[in-house]
Amino acid sequence: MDLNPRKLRILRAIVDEYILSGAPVGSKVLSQNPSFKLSSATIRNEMADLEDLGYLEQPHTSAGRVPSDKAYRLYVNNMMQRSNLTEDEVKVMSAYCQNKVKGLDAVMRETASVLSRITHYTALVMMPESTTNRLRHLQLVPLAEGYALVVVVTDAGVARDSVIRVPVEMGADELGRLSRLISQRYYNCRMIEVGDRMMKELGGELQARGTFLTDLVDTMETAPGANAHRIALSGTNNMLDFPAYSDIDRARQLLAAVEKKDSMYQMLKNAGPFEISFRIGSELGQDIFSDCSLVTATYRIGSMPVGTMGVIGPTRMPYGKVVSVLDYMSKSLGSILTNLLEED
Amino acid sequence: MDLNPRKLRILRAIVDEYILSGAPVGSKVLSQNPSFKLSSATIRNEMADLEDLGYLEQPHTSAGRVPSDKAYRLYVNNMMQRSNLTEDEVKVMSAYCQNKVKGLDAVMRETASVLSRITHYTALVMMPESTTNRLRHLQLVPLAEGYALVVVVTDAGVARDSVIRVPVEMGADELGRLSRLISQRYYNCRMIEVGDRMMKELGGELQARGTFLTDLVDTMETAPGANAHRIALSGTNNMLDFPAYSDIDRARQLLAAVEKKDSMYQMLKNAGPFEISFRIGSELGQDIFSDCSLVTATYRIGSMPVGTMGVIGPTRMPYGKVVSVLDYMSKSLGSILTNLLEED
DNA sequence: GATTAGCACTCATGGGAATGGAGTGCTAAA
DNA sequence: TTTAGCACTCCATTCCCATGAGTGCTAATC
Repeated sequence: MDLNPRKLRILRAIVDEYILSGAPVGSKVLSQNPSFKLSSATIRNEMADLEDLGYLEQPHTSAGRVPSDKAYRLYVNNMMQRSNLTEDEVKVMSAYCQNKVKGLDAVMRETASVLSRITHYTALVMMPESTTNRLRHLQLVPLAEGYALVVVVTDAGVARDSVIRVPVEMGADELGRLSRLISQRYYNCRMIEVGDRMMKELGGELQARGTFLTDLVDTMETAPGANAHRIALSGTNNMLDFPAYSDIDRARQLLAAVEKKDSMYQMLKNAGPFEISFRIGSELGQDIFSDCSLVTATYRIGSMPVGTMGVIGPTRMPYGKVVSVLDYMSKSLGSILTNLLEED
Repeated sequence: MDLNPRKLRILRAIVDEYILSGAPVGSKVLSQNPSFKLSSATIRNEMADLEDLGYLEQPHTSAGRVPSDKAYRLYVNNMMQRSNLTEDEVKVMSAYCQNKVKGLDAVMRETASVLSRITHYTALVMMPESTTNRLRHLQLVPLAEGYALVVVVTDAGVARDSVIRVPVEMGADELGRLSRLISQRYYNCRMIEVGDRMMKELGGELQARGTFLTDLVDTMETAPGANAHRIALSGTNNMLDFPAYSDIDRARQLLAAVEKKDSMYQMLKNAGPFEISFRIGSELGQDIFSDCSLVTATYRIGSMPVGTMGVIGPTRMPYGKVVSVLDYMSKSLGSILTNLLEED
């Protein structure tokens, strides 16, 4: 008893049907499908076999069958075909971010938003990161006396949002001078090296400035990391649409889990550098997500993979459609970022 | 038949009890309260009167009474007393944002987060805004060729995240020079005037730069506005805890409404410049919020009100507690911002 | 040997009917 | 003016039963 072609065809029909209807699939509806010239009894026998093999499950004795995670895995590996995008979808996706140039944050947020609106699921977009980040520009912006905003521009994006203390006697002019100095001297330097070099080469000059230099170096080193751990999240509410979560308690747990950005980041990260990757139900390794799948795509700056975006939905999501959307969006984001940051 | 003292006492007891239990309050539990030396029958009569006067409602004939919006309004105006904060609460609130200096965004997000964690409701914090914003510093940070990040620092905070196109021939040096020029010449200028003056005074010099100057001015003028329209939102999930929203459909609608930041911004804005303000149920003017109240507090930089923070919860929230928390947090945020940005 | 018709069986679902209980309004007595 | 008492209302819960979809198994058929 192995997976002969007929079993495969039946399994595929069950998955397709279940994704469409959401209700357990019985032998009768399949036998009515004209592409099968089999009676319901025959199909029942095959279904019983498929259940023994672990591809199908029965919610209860007198219900139809539901695909197992194993079945979905087989489906996405061997049976699924990408579906074509509708004109409307392409319109929405190609229109986004075209009108204005925006900051990195805004681009990420918009990407997530479009992704969730089109799929009707929850979208995650990881900030771009790169182990070979290089410095493009450093700017110290004076705030109140004794404080400055540190703006670090790397070839993978802008890392901001860090305020550090500066010696009171350093005015706007001095901060400007220092910004120019560092930007010029360390232009195109790898971010992981910049800190060490600055400590060595500028240590003397800035010795009198107390902890200022170390603070600055710390900020520069952690900034890209902090950036990396950030993800844009959109459409969490869509989780509530899954019939499986009509139970309010489960729904709340799920929402809470999704909003833990750290663990979501890990999930994206774990997907690996594949063009498209699937993690189905139990493969996600978290009980609360046992009815969910995560489909991810890698996006690139130039030809270098720098980040991952993904969609979380019910295991019975229309994978073909989701893959097409992710494929389109990851390329789209890639080209936006490449334009925004490309080496001159 | 008017609101004699006894009616007031009964009404207050009903509101307190209902806020505590969430279940309609019957005459019997009140008569068992030793502070009333009245039989349940007497209380029933008074309750019937209070219902005629519009202060109480009955879900159905044989249920207890529930306070109406009118009753809550009377309660917060005349009967409520602030409750003391627990040691734990004070510890959490005083610890937040103490350890590190952070950017404005981070401070706002943390404030919202603390607020929602302590109240267990949904917290909204408006970015600081001021009609008398003054320029502190402008910095153009070179990105890829032809693009620059505009960083505007005002006395009310940092407005960032805007990228503009710049003429390709303007290099990092030229951008730095221009930044210094503008920062010096327009230091402490009102933001609403800066644009006009720049157009007049720099128009000649930058005539050859195409739309660069207008783009820059646009960005500077809209930046504080865009900033103003931004709010930090936290704890939206807490909405799902309200028993009133155990219906998944309503819950979804509510979540969707809360995440429309524009309309949330308007709601905060409408609260006016009062120290503490309440908007109860129907007073919010949106059907979906008919079971919710919004309590807001104004926060200040120095002595000038610059923003509003608020908490959305069920109309039966413990107003006394919420007011105490908002009061504490608004002062706390005010002093953080004042320190961060105070005039030297 | 593979397929199918037929049948008994299981079990989730949904619609009453019965029950219990909380709370009310009203009346008459204190 | 207050209260005890009582009839009444209506929600919530439980139980029961009919329904129907779908199954597994067996025996007949191709």
